Amino acid sequence: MRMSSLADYAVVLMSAAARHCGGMRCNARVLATETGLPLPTAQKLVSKLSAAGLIESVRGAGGGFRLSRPPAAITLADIVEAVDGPIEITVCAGEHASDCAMEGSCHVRPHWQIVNRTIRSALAGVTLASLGQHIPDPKRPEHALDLKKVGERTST
Amino acid sequence: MRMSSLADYAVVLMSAAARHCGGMRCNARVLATETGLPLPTAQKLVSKLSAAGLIESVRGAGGGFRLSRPPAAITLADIVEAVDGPIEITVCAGEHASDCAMEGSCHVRPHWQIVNRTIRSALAGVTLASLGQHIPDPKRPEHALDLKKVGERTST
DNA sequence: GTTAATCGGAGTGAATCGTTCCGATTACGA
DNA sequence: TCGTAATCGGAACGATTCACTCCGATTAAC
Repeated sequence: MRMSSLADYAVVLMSAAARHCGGMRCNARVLATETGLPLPTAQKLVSKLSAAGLIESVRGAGGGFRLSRPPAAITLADIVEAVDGPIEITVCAGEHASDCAMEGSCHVRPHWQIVNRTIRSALAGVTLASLGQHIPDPKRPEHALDLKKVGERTST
Repeated sequence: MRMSSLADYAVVLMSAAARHCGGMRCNARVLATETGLPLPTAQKLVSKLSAAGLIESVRGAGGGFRLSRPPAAITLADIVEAVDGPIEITVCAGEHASDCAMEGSCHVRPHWQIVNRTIRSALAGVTLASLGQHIPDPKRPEHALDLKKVGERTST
């Protein structure tokens, strides 16, 4: 029950892209430095995100990319699906018919579809814009104030 | 964004156990035949489910196992966690501190925790008892109204 | 005490994932 | 107009995890 690391990195990368180079153009090298990701990994992510239409890339010297939509219109579901493909926790959870032998008589499959839809909604409910807003760690209420200040400082 | 196949099999297995041998004792061989799973796989699942305390196994001739709790008290979250371990879509999504380099300044992590909690709730909302109830395929539009009601019911 | 059937853990093979490298494309400068 | 440099894009490699299978330990029944 874990999403791929690439998808996780992609979210961090897109978050940095939205923060660091909001409207202006930036490249994979800058974001790799910004996020601490290896440059080849950042390049691979940029490729996938570009193929999915989340960013628009410009090749050549002085090239780079920029978000194809405002941060408020890009959700975690978009990013995860761009990197990992459709969100399906099981092969039966997808909308299309599976090749399972017990196709018609399966009691579990409809429930998987509901769960799958709930998960996708949870991911679709978080936008890149909302990633900028700081959320206090519910596990440590006493540190919420300090974390807020740290969050503001590191975001610059 | 996919759960392990073992966890999927485990849900089918537990569903069959709840249906086929509700209160009485049954063994891995019967459930393997019932569900179509290979016997070694069913045995492995039984081991894990037993270790997690979801079923109580009795060894020796004439042995077998039975559910340690009523079907209404066993959720998909219990089964998935028994097989796959804690539900964490990212290494940062867990409650404990991660070894991530950008620990304190990460803007994404709190959101992952919220998403993670939502996913776990979705899995915890479906019990083995509710798996017995039939749910129409949401692919058929004429059943859409039924789906909504079912979704509300399973969320409790 | 013996037998037989079951659970439990260790070992092997395969598939996927993550990483890295190299080529294709394009804009800038001479 | 040509050469150079910097970037994206796809392909190949290695590592890790997963799924599967086999064999031994345990225990009740005869």
